[in-house]
Amino acid sequence: MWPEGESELMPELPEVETVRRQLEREVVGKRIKTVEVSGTRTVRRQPKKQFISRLVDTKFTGARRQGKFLVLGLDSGDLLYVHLRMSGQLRRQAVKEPMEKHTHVVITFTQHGQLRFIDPRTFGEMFVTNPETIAEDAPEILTLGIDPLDEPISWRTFGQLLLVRDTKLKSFLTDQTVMAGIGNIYSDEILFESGLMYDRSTRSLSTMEVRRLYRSVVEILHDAVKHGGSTLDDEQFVDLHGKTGDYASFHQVYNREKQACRRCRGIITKARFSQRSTYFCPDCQM
DNA sequence: CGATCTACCTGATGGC
DNA sequence: TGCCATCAGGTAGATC
Repeated sequence: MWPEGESELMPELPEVETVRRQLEREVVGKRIKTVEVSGTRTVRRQPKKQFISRLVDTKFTGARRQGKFLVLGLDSGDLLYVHLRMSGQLRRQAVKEPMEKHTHVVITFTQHGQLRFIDPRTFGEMFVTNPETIAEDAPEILTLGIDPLDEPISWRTFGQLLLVRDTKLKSFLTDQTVMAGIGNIYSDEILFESGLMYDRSTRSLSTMEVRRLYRSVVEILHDAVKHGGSTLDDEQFVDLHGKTGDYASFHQVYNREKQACRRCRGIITKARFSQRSTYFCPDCQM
């Protein structure tokens, strides 16, 4: 019998990249006719009216990703930033489809439907900025670290990053100013894959361990993207079309407390680290 | 500099 | 059955 599923959501790089690829196909080239915003949480960095007026009558020109941020280019030169945080979803839906509960932003195109932002916990956000004002509008964008999938680096460069910080490996992996895109799920999976404990010091790694850690970062994220990201038991993460991702079935440790390690048959253990759940195999990781 | 804690928020779940 | 407490976690900001 499987243990009860805990509620998990949290889009990280693979889930955001999954949505980005779909936005490229489904949204780029479309012109915005109207924008509706409800509540005060999703659009909170700028007045709603400004957010809306900068979107209406523009056309989407591209879909990029910076860490966990989605960046939709507009033909006005502005950029629409979206962060899904814990429970945000972007959905492409027909005008006639019923509004789901917690739909906070609805972008209606001149033709063919709507792009909707749904977010029960309202941690997610959207804002419109541009390259000239981004430093004041969203300073955290400028401090994002390298994107481990978009900007491959050598393991030696990765080793330099490890030495710059004096912290524990899990804190290092989830620090968005070092590498952008890794959160609680994928840091645990990466650490298992590389055979390293989450609380090892960044400065304690041997050359071989540095290489193994970097290889695992790239490999795990790449595989997760290939499988459309992770959807856990409560099916919180869905893509632009409402479909779940497959990658959770490949998880080696995350959400597998008290289950057998798939590598050594030891027992997966759950610990508390930085106020968060951390899963690891005490026999495979050191 | 790093570590730790809190706030933000809803929904699911467990105990009584 | 219902009520309350707890937990889930990305990130900013405060504090040590």
